[in-house]
Amino acid sequence: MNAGTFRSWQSIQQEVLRRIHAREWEPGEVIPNEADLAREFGCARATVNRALQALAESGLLERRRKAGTRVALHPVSKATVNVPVIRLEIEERGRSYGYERITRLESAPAPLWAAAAMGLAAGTPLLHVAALHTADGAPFVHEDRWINTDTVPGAAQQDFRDVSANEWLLTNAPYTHGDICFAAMAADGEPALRLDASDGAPLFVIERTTWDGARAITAVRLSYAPGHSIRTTI
Amino acid sequence: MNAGTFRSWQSIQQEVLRRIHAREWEPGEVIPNEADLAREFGCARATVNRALQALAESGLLERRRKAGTRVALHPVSKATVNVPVIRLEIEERGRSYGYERITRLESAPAPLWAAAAMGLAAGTPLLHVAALHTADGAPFVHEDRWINTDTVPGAAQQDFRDVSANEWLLTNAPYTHGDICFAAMAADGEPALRLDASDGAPLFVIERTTWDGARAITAVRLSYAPGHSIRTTI
DNA sequence: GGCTTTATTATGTATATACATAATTTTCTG
DNA sequence: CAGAAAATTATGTATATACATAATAAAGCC
Repeated sequence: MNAGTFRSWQSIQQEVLRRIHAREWEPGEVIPNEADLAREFGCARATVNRALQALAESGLLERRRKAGTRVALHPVSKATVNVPVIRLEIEERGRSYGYERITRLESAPAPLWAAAAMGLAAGTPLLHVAALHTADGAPFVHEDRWINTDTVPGAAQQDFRDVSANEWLLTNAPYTHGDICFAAMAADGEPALRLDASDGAPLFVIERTTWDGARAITAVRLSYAPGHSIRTTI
Repeated sequence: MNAGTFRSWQSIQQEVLRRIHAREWEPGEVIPNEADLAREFGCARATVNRALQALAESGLLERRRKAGTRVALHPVSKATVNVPVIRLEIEERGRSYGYERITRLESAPAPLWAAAAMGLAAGTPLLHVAALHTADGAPFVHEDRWINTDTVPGAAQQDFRDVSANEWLLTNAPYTHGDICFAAMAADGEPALRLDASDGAPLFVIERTTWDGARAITAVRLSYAPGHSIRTTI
């Protein structure tokens, strides 16, 4: 591999990837330092740095000052799952989106899972909204949402009849961070009914809590219709 | 916000994040260009560039040459799920890891799901390994693996009695990319038995296929014990 | 007006240089 | 020889400059 072949940090990233895959650099092994690689590739150190940083971020390399850069021993593959607004999730599949609010309760005692997720005492009164999102008329996902009106006072004025809480909150209650949990649960009660799922059928469930600093905004359990799965690449 | 407060691209990233969360820059809105921001923050354009690029990669900003940088209209939250070696996944939880190979078949007809995932005809003969990983002696995950020995000839010599296929492949068959799928499935047959799950119990399942270029290496279905979930932050 | 060509502009990236920072290795000291 | 201090080293980052690239806006032309 002669110098001069590489004219962007991406091409250097490619070459480093190739060497890792081809086992020219084995897992756990320290690779040459940036200055040496820069010389070999015929580019500036900053360019090598950019390439190696990107690979470190993706978990393939481990870097420490002075100690150098080594190929990760157990390359933790990071699967990036996109969690879009439900409407877009459906529309992107080329299906027509439908929304139906089921119930809205000004003040209902939070169930254990929601209270725990939001760091509140079980039974704390919260705004509760249940809704169904459909794709081409068929049930797609059941939304079981609990909103902390102390954090988002504006939500109390919304009836969520036309705009889903999912979408309204994203636009009106920006969050600083959130927790997300993927699980499998048995269909039961209201969600089972709305999703046309027989009792006990395995459902793919996403539980998400969003925060504005230290204050919980909302906790939601999204129960997807039977057969739903999420795909991505690593 | 005076100039000079920012002395690293991360601190600029923080400030940009703050403005997005505080709605000083609204979703869909074009933000000032790099040169202006650099002037405002009292730093070089390259520094602003690094900050904005990182935010674009995380999906919060959308950038196009000449058109400028805008706050993403529907900030697709990207949840990054770490998919480590199972042994490490267990050990990181402070539990003791155990492994037991159940069966190994030199040449078995690939089931539909595995064949489809690997782009092969259903029934193509593949090396099949079934195994159970345990945490503190309790069943943790059932591994149902299909290996293409055309792509990984070395696998034919392995009995996978002491080292799991999960771990052996990661060390001996580097992959260029992979597909991953998270789903909920009803417990059934062998996995149900090994996981002490009653028939029909909802199980969290990960299906993964890895590739070396255009050649499929392996397809695996990991059925986790009842109650398992994966968590991350957004 | 509608089409093509030409600026213009914002981002993308490379480079040389300089200094900061963290970790290791060596040297010094009691 | 143990422990502290100093030197070394690799990565982390900032900066000014330069040019590349893509997308848009403007100008020119029929």
